[in-house]
Amino acid sequence: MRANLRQNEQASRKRWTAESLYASLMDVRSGGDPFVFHDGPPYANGSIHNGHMMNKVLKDFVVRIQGMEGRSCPFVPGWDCHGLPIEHMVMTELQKKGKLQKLNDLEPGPRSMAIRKACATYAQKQQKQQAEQMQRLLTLADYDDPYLTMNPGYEQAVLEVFADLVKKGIVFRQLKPVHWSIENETALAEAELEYEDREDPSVYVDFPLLDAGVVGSAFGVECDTPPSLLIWTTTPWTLVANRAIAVHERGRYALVSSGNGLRIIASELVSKVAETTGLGEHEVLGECDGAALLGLEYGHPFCERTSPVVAADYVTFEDGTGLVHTAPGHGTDDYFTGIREGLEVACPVRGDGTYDETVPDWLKGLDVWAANPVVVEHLRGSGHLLHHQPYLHSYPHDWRGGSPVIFRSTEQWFISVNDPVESTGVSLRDAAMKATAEDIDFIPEWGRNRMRGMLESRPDWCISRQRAWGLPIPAFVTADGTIVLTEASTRAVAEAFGERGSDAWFTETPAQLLATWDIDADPDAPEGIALEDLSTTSDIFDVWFESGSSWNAVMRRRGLGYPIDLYLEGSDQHRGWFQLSLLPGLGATGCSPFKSVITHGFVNDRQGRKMSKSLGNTLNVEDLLNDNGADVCRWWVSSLSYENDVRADDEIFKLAGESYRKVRNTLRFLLGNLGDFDHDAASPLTDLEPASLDAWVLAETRALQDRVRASCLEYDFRRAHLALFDFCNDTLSAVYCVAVKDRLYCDAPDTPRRRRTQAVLHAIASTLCRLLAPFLPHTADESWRSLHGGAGCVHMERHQPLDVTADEHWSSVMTLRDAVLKALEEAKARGIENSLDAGVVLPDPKGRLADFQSDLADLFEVSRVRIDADADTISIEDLRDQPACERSWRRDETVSERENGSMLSDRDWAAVQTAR
RNA sequence: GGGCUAGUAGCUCAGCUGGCUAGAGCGCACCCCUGAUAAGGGUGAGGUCGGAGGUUCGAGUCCUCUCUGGCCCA
Repeated sequence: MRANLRQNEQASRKRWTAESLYASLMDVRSGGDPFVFHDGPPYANGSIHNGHMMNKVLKDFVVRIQGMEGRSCPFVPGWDCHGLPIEHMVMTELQKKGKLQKLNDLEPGPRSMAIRKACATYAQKQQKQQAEQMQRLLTLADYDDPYLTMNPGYEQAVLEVFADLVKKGIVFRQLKPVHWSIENETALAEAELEYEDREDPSVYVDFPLLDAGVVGSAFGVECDTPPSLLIWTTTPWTLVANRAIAVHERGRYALVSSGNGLRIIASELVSKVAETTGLGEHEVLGECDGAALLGLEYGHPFCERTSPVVAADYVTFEDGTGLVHTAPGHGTDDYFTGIREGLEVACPVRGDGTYDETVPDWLKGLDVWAANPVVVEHLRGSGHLLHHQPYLHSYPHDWRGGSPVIFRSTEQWFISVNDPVESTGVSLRDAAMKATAEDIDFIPEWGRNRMRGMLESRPDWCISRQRAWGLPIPAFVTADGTIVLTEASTRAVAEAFGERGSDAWFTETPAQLLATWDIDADPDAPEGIALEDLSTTSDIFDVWFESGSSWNAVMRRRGLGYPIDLYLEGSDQHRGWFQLSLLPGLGATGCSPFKSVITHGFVNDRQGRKMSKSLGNTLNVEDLLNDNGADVCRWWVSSLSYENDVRADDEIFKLAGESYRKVRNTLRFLLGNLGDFDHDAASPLTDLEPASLDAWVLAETRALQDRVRASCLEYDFRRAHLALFDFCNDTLSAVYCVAVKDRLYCDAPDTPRRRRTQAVLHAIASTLCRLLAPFLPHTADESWRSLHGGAGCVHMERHQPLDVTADEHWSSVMTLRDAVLKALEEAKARGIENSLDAGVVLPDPKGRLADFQSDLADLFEVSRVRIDADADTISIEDLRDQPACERSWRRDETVSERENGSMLSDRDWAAVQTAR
């Protein structure tokens, strides 16, 4: 049976669109108890992949389940539109088309605008494509009015959150090293780097310690002169910014004596260093742990200052000397060490790559690359250079110009996680630790621990980026370099952006941008500044700050509710969207933006390995949809233990398809036997005999209903899936449908027994459609419409609890059925291969079977059942010598030759006559 | 290297606080049906619970180590 989902699903989609299903549903549920659900924005780039599919389908389950429960659950789909990947993609395109030079010739303002325009167009196109793909998955959401982080209203709301944080006193500026292109005088992101081989001077440099006595006692030896710390570096130009030397606390260090002095080297590197540097005859005088060196003071070889020995766990003993030159202004590791140790983040290098005024005279104004040999010669002259040789290594270069980049610290914007938030006196970190401990539910529970681990150790949040494609940080600068950014000025810019979009930052004057700012009334404004003196600065926000403000930009702005009941994303978002929504939410509103988070794992290949192009194990969502149909893909998602990583390949989707077809086929049986049934004219199912098969199956349906609804509300979709499948596969297909076939096909059409069973089939089918609707929106709706004369829509329905009582002894009857089937199987050895050739004799010591008698032959699919109070085992009678009804194939006692010459049972003879 | 997480029949998964011969569905094998038919039904065979130690009267279930994946960092 082919469902032909590919075409039929599109027909369903068209119908739903024509009926404005989303809007109609929201309308009809508007009075319901709200379930506040919020979509995390995928990045608007590229086709959706399996992870998106799983995520979007899981979310759709929630939306539809809540709707079916009568709750109001608006769902606004969103997209993350700003950021480097898009800008990078656009720039690469421009480069390919040869338009880059023309772009670079523009002034900064028009240049940014040109890039932004191209990025916006690109993002829009990507968003449209992804939205179409998501709709092919039959997801129900407000696709007519999605949220895009690049929309003016959204941008305004992000700045409002930022203004709140400024107000709370946790936004600050600080130096931080970034990859810096001297050629283009701009910061570069990792994606904008190209690694190429480069030759640099490799130098071994002595940093003389100050106090011989302290050093000696660390090594347990007598020292006359203070030894030196020997470091190795390939960037001599950074030595002027040295503020510490790092050692590994648990590493062993040796005090080495040689012809040209006394120095400290990591024990296991002594011989290697001696060989490389030509140290010659040397002797290890003593050893100690790195921990013993901590806090020792040394003097800089050519600057007037002393610095400490500090610990760092990134110190290795593979290269160098085991003692690491640390310049917090010129390296990320160095920076964090510096922050931790309270060192100065010194950066004496200007944007053009030359030294500023803070360096010794002989370096001032020198280009850092030109400085390398000068520094080497200076060290040689002062006797601090142990060794010098060229060194070839892989080094980052500007992807556009191809010139080598440097690490250079620049002023960046941060959100503090340690400083107390003004209104509460509690730091963001402490507030987040409290919220994750007490206020937020995690599914699965280990997410709590994982997120708390990250919060505990995270540094301040650097929110500034030096790019064009993003939301500008609304900071202004005066002629003398004073930065102007207050709560009120931020709100003024927010208002401008809300009206004119953030492009205004590049096209308008500060006076226009700040039109609604009353400087005089702003107590935070710096003294004596005037709007005319201001110019804009050029940093943009980290895109995470934008998406991390969506609770405000979407949910509060649209009046959809806050805090939000549920966030549902991949487990990578513990560090991403969850955490970076929590921090601004806590800072701005004092409470967590979400009450619970559900995470799902990643989609890996059959072997559990990450999907990658190079391994050739990727799956394309469009192909999956074309080959299997959306309902099958959704059925697969519903079958997953999504809290862990899941595995997928074509074969697994084929299996999901087979399971789906079983369900579909069962529905088809139900519908196919209702062709001559008029539901509206039928009498209601009120007084079913509890011992009847019909009562049994309805009670099973009722149990299914309870189980599926409960599982769905616990987000245990897999359990619901299994219950639904088992019900279709076992309860209906293997038991009930087989048992009632005879009456459906052979009873006269209008007999009460047949009509009652049809009424039951109808009740089952409509219940099943509603239960399946969240998972199989197309199949369920198609069936629903078939049940209702081609009209209506299951997705507008709500669950209707079934009311039925079944005999309490049904479970033992079913156990008896298993035993009978076993006995029938054994009877095959005696030649009774077809169960209709058999009669069954049942022992009934407790006298309970009489009530069930009328349905037992159907239930076992045999010709006769006799209850024998005296029997002690089930026995199978061979009826092959008894006449068989040629209409129903049964060999019951009533079969005889009728007046028209046919062999028929009484029931069938009566039915044949009615038909005339 | 660190944090979190997973590894039970060919496949997808159950197995709660340790306790009868480790379960289910699919698939597979064999059989039945041919009025759900590119359908339906029945029976059955499959596992040293990733590996190695240990605790215990007893471990898939607890502890230690280890291997192979995954996510996030460094």
